[in-house]
Amino acid sequence: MSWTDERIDTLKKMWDSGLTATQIAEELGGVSRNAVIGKAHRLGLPSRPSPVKPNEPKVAAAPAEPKPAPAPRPTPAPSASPAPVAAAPRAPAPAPESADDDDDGDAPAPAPKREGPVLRSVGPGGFVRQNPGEQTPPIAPAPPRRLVPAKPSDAIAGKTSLLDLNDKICKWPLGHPGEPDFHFCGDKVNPGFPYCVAHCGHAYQAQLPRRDRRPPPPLPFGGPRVR
DNA sequence: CCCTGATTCGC
DNA sequence: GCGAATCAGG
Repeated sequence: MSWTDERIDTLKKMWDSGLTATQIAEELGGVSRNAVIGKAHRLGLPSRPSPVKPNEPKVAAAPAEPKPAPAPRPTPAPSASPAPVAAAPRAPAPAPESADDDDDGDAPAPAPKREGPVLRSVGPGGFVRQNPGEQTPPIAPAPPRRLVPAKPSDAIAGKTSLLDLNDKICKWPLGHPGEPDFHFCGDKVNPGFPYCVAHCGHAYQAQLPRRDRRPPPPLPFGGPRVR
């Protein structure tokens, strides 16, 4: 299998949307994850959180925080735990707006302009994200693992498919990759962010003072796959 | 062990 | 340029 233009394009978009090399390889077919990674590097695609990537020592003027204070996120352990999630209060796909938000009315807008404790937010994968002001430009949303069908689906006629992704549209995933209805939000992005304004509201939430906020954070791809 | 991405190096 | 082999962290 050769790297056609389309395949490269798909690779770029999947890489950019945060899918793992393995997933990309499975989706493309005919290539190994090594091939995907190798190609990604040759294409100059941005590195992504790698287990083998030390923190690049910045020169100066960077108020590096030695202890970023681990965000208090109850990891739902997405992998290998299909059983007990029967009636788990999972958040459905990222809702369009309001209602489900526990916020006291304040806008969860991505406006990191406070002192005090560093505001943290989570991406679709439950990733702790850094604010635009801090370092770390390209952290992609956490992908689910494993694509099962990995089949091209045309059931997503009017939806925003992987191939429709670009820098201008919201990459907020809806559904599960590999499933027929998987697609992306597709709205116009909030300039400077990978998501539209509405989804930025979900992706970038200020760390509220652990008081009233029972509702679980937005879960990836509409929640863990139940199988 | 499993997973991940990074890198190397023969092709 | 390609990607298997290898490395290395989680």
